[in-house]
Amino acid sequence: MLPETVTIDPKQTWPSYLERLNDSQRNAALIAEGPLMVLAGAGSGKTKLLTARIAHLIDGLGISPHRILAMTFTNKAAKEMQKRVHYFLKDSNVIGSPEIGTFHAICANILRREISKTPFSKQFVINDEADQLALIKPILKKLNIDTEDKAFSPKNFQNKINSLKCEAIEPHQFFPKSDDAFGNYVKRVYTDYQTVLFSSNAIDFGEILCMLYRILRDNVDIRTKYQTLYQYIHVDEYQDTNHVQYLLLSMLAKKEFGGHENICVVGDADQCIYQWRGANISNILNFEKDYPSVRSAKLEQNYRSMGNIVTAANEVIRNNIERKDKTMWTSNEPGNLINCLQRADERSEAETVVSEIRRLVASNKCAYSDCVILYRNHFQSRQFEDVLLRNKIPYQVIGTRFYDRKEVKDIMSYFRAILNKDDCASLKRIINTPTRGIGDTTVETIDGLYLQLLRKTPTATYWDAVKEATTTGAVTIAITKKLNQFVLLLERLRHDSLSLSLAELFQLVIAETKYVAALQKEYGDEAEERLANLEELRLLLENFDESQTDKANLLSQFLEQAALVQAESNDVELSVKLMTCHAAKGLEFLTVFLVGMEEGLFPSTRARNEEDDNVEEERRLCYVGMTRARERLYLSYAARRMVWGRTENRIPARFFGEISKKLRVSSLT
DNA sequence: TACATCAGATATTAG
DNA sequence: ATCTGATGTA
Repeated sequence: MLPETVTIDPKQTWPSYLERLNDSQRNAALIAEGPLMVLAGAGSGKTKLLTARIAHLIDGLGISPHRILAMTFTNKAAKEMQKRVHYFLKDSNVIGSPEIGTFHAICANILRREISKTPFSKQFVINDEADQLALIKPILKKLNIDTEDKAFSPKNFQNKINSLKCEAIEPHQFFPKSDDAFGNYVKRVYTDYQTVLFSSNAIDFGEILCMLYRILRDNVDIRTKYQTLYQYIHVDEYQDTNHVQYLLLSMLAKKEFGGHENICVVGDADQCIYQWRGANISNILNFEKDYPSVRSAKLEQNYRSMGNIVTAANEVIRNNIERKDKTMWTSNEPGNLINCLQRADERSEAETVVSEIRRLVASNKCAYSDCVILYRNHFQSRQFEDVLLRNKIPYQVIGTRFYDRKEVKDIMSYFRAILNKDDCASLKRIINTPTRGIGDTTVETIDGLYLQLLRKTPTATYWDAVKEATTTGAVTIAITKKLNQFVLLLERLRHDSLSLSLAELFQLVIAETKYVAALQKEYGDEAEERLANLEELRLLLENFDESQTDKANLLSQFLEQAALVQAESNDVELSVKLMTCHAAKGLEFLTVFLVGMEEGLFPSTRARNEEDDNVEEERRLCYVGMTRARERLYLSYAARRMVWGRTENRIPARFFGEISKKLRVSSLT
């Protein structure tokens, strides 16, 4: 018998999810316990590290997936992470998957589970910005606030309320100076708004986070429950967390609140692009103070991009004053120069980009799906869509809010009002859609009645007010009749909804409201496209009916995901992608076109009149855009552009000049 | 009082 | 593209 020999393998072998990491990535991924902060430059393998860490926790350490939580900012990032974790675990026989999602999706989920601690019933719905405005406007009216005055516009109140929610400040915690007229109005409007919101059995995006924070703060038992459930917490893009998100994470993780401190955050201060919604850079800067036992890792090597791209991005970001000096580096080849394009107008810009895509694909440099067109604002997609369509190139616009289309919103509002009879914003939207003889005056009467009822009983609802209007003689007999018809219609729909699939309910709503006829009457020959949108919605509903295993609360589930998740078509694999720079964060592409790079557009000058210096955030956004590229980066602008109906001369973005000449080329003229 | 229609103003970025 | 405001009509 041969003696047992020990051979030392010079290269230790790792499971697949760890083997493709470099040493510092792997070392970080192997730290399972305790607070961990990873400061990672663009393209340094941040997401790879996170997903590897999660795979290691599950497959390597045998931790139940349900114990693992990962928060992201965008749906796109959440999807990407889910995909990668799945890929790593596909061969293991682990049951279940870790909880990976956006802050809002995860928090809304928990709120549903803890419904008894909320002021809501389980039919509660999520209000978007438009709904929010619909609630705020009548309040301003009631308080006799002169909304003609630009300083007191409904939008201003909305913005202020939302930024208070980012800070987790409730109305009673807000103390404006006595000479601050706007602030004092805000306090009153915010107070009333919350009453209206809660009476509507509805929640807005900011409140999803605030309410959960308060519940965790005030209920030790619930806090303990989630601290125990989520043993391992991960936060992607930590530099973009705002204060209420910070508080939420503290509740779940921090020792002083009973947490386990198994929290892993990754981020890059240079990629902070959400200050406009309250992102607080000090969260990442203070992480070490918050968690003294923290271990940290720095990843500065960029694996993603060719050398010239890395150098150019460094040159740009270096111009930010408020910044810790650091330099990302790469050992990759220099590769192509940065291609800078000037075109006569936006049409020609789009044509150049598209023909370059064709050329690259024709010469096998890359596939359509390797190309992405990044812009500052959604509305810039139109021009490119036009040209792509004419060239029969498959493309997909990410983040076009399908659910924002008027006709889709109308039907969704019916759905919401069917599920949640107290949904003020939806009722207001559909009460005269399609027109049924209930005009603005009547709606204003009901608004007044509603706010009056609310003052007496904070649980009174808009639905109550609608019915009240018909019984108190607040409106004429003719209108009463119409209101009653509306009430009966909704009651019938609600009754029938209980026994119908979503697709059937859709058909019923369309039929009962004669919606198609109304569309055709309103838009004539141009109704086609809108009808197509409705058909797409019907298909989505049909798919949802079939795919959902949990057949209970289908309607509620559908509305929730419609509010929190983008609708995405499935032919994503072969197409050119179009998206905003914000949406591109965390993603990478072989070829990137950064378009519309003009002063005023990108960098945007939208709110650059006072204190905060937006240029630095715009520059970070530019940095994010540039560092998405692996091999080819194009920056383009139009010398003239139609802006609000008039043609304007445009100045190239300052970012061009920040890239040294030797890195730039204009191969296309 | 409500509706149709037209003209004109308005618009970041995410969930 | 969508939301206002003004206007004339039923």
